Amino acid sequence: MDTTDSESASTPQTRAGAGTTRADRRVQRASMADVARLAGVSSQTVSRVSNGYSGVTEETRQQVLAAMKELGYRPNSAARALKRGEFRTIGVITFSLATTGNVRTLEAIATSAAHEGYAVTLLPVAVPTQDEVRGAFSRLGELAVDAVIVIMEVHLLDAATVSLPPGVQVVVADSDAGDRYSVVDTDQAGGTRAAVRHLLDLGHRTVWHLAGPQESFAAQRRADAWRVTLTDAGCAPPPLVRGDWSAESGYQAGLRLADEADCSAVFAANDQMALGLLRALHERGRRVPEDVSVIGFDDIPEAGSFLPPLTTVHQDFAEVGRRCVEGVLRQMREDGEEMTEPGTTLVPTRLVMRGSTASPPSPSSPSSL
Amino acid sequence: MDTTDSESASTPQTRAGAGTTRADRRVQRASMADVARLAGVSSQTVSRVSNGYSGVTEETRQQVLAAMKELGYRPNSAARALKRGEFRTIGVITFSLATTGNVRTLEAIATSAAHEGYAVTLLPVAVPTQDEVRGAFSRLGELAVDAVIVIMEVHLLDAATVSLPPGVQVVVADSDAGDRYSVVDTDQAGGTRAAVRHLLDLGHRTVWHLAGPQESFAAQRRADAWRVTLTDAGCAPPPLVRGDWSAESGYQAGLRLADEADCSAVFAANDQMALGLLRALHERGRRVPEDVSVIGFDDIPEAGSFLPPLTTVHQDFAEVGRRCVEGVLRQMREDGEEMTEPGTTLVPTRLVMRGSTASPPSPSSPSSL
DNA sequence: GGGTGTTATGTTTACGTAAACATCTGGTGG
DNA sequence: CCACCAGATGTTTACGTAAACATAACACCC
Repeated sequence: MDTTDSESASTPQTRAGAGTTRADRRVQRASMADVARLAGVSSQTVSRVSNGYSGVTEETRQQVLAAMKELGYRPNSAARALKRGEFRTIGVITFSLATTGNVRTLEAIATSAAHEGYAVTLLPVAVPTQDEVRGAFSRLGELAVDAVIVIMEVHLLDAATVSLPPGVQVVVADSDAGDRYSVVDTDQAGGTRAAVRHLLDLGHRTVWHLAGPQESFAAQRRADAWRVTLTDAGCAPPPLVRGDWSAESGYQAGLRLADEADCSAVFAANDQMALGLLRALHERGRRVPEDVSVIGFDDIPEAGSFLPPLTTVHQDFAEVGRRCVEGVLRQMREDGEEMTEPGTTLVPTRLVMRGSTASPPSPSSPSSL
Repeated sequence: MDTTDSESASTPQTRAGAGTTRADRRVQRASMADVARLAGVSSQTVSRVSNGYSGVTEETRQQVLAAMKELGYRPNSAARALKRGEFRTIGVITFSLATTGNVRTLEAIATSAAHEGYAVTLLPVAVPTQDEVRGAFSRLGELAVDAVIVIMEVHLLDAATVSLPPGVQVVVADSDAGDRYSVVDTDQAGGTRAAVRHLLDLGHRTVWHLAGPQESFAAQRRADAWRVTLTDAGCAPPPLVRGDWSAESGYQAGLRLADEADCSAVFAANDQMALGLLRALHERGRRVPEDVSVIGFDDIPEAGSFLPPLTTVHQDFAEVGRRCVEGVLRQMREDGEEMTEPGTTLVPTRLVMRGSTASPPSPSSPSSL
């Protein structure tokens, strides 16, 4: 059925005759010229077929497609990128993939990007020193990337004096803005407010906060929102307790909190710390949720299997990733023309009720049944 | 101090005079020609400086460097890739970043690759259907990638008839071999053996196994090793219980196991399921480790904060990632020449003792103190 | 029946880099 | 003093693709 008279002479060797001292890469891939030769057309026609342009007879098209198939032709993306001036690739720069949030965001970014025909190149920066960031960014400069999404604290970026290569758009996820870049972030304040109010509504006199590390803007904003919500409700915020996001730090903090007699409700800034907290409270004989209510942030997949199952603030990382990609692509299209200014996009959260929160023990309120 | 008489005429516009209908990308990056013009040398000399070749006077070199700096020159990686025939990029194809193992492996791959001057491009395949794999791979075909590392079950690869573009090396992580590709994997059998023996040494009569999903080779191998170890020790393997890696499935399985009177020790195929298992046992009033010992696999960071802290088999994902990169790079260097055949590299594990294992309750053995 | 489109296809050229080859300089030795 | 060499630098060319510009073939209309 094929119209091609295949099996013909032309093997996929470009310019075989010229006695050039070819680098010994034996696996020479077929180029457009090879396909063109086999199909008996010009390479431009192959290009047209390859890019799905109109203006090619169906018959010719079929011949070209057959030739492509026979030679196993794949467009050379380097040449394509060179010609088009774009790589169809988005770079993602991040400190670590150790946190759930970063990973989920990255995954969503990769998926969305793939959906838009973009590849994602990963630029991990192991140690969050300024120099490392500089390194990653200068590497990005010569990297095949049209845009960059940054998942990390932007003040480290600000500190790094590396200018991104011009023409590369940047969107920052999960961090403070800076007025220089667009930001997509979870609605930290909203989520925090929901969590704290939930505890107050249950009758708790006040809510303690197990915060994330000082350097983290997310932690900062959660702590701020916690304080504001309490103040607005007329409650005095107890002293802040800090962890470093890890379960172990939550455990350490929990040992201290367990000794606070008036501590009946704790809002942990993430689920891992909440896990450690649960362990500490358990060890100290304080029952959750009967004696102490605990609420987390993130809603990691395991949260429902904690002892007890953790009430927590669900973050929609997938949405964050999606909007990041959307953001950079939009910026790329707009390019120079009156740049939409760097606003911040907030992705809403949702409070997930599970078993770690309840009304406080009797003395304070025998209210709810 | 600079030898350059900067501020001169040449703005970074390539071939400004030629009235070509330039695509309106205003952010024209400086090319070698621009640098050459400013430095008053040929572009070839710029190339030599850029690549650190010898045969350039120190004086000339400094001039070129100054010009580069002034123009903010960055080599165009597309052109470079086109010329050199390699992208210095490794593609990573994976189903999901939902599991700790994949993520940690990926992270290590990215780090190692960066260390070797390679970038990492992410190719996530959301749904593990055959078609999806085919999609990812055909995309990879035209992607700017010199090698591919696959983190997934290879039988799906085998099933997919997509031939990778020739010249692309493949290493498979965390999966079954196939004799076609090199494999780097955790020593599943060794880890399992250590775990099961540990429980037997504690005096347990036998060990139950909460296995991972059937499709997973890792799960399969852990289950196999579990069975063999028991048999070798003269124990009758109890019926296999299956989960799907998730904590929730571990919980479900745990509810069933809690009712098995003679179940005093469980080896869970990963930590998440162990977590669910712990919850189920707790709910059913079976104390861990007093009544039932539980051991996991992976050693996720949270494992130490479970209730009780989980004894588990530590996997060195970082090492797996490192060896994957090492593997593809080695293959690339060897290229055609007598290809080292696809062997399997095993990364050793380590048993981490924590609080979830102990000697069985009195009736069976009053042995250890 | 010769303009005038319109459509299918071929030819030229440029993208930015770097290998291969050419040239040019200054020095060395017979 | 010139042939010769080595090192520094310039010139040409090719990598594979696709835009821009030909050209060729054919249909249509007055």
